[in-house]
Amino acid sequence: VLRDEILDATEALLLETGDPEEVSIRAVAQQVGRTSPAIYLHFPDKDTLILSVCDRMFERLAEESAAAQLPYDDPVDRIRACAHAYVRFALDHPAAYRVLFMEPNDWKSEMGTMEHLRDSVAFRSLYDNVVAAYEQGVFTGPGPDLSALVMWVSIHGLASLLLAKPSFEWPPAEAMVDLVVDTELQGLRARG
Amino acid sequence: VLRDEILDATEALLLETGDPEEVSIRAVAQQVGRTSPAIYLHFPDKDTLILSVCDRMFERLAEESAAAQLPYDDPVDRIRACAHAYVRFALDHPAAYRVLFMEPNDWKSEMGTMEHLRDSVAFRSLYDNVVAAYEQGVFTGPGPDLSALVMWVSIHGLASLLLAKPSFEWPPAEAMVDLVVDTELQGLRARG
DNA sequence: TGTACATCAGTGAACGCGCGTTCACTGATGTAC
DNA sequence: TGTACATCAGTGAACGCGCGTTCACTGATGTAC
Repeated sequence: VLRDEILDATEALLLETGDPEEVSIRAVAQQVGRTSPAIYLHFPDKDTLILSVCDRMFERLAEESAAAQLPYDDPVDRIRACAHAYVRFALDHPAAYRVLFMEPNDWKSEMGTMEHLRDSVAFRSLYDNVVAAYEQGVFTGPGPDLSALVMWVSIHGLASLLLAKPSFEWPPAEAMVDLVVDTELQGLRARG
Repeated sequence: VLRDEILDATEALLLETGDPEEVSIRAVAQQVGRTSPAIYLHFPDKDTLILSVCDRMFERLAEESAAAQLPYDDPVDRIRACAHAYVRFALDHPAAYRVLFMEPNDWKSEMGTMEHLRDSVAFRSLYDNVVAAYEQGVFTGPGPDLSALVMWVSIHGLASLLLAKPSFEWPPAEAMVDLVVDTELQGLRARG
């Protein structure tokens, strides 16, 4: 029960600071109203604590992404919904996104190969839709693997730049998502 | 003269660690064979030192990008060359790239609006080529501003994911650049 | 019901560490007369 | 040529700080007889 409070507190602090280095065990302890050694009753060290928080966040991203595309049937619509959910997640949980995708960590380390990436829940939903689009003959291009990868790359590019350059006068985020996704879709769509 | 040595040393350490927080004044001093207070004879504080290094790196990126497109005339070729140079820079100077584009800093703070972004040398070369492509009628789409922005977003997405997930079994970087750029170009190219 | 003991979450003080920065200083070099 | 002084890059020691982590401990709770 305290374990969950610690996770919540760490997540909150991570959201505030945006950097695991700036989240101290002492601060976490204070947030849950205990002393710092009490944390070690529940987590062996700081790294494990941060990693556990990241795991939770990763699952939440997957859930939100899945929920977003639920209303749609058309794979292209679902891809679009996916992209919006993804960027919204990044903007809502900037620190989380940074830790998960902008720092050189290999936790979520099962992410070594394309097969592993496909198995990661957050990517899977995008991937499945790209496959579906290919099966319906909507896409022509380098195949589902590479196409999904390229889409992810683009959407990540947007999400990460929005976070890294917050003082740039961006067009509305949703418009940017549409722009990026549309360009990407246009590039993959079958001609004629 | 020592000033430059300090900048070089800081840049080297930044390249090793990839994180300004992990580059200590003491380490810089050791690298140039002085004691740590000696650094303060040349820079008022650590932030200024790091910022100065970033400025130098930014200029170098601009130079490399300009040099890369020199051999080409066709704007599309130049865009491609630009993209390759950009990603190569990121891979060659991962720490530099991270500091410049993956951390929420607003140094290079003149980057508030689209006009300012256009003035930043590194982006300008990409932008000019996109404008040229529009003028030649090669592109149809949301206009030079947004198109250049979207291209940058995509290429940055690739560069930053390559850095953030180095243990993923990526296709060769150059192939990925071509893939991303081609998809993007395809999405912008005029039909018919 | 009462006593003895085990369990266990949590405490408080301390550890060693590396950090950015400050401060009084040294010692070589250059200049004025 | 010799002396007095200013300049100034660099030193060495110390400052206060926050960190992750360890350690011996306390005190409440539960169990066995």
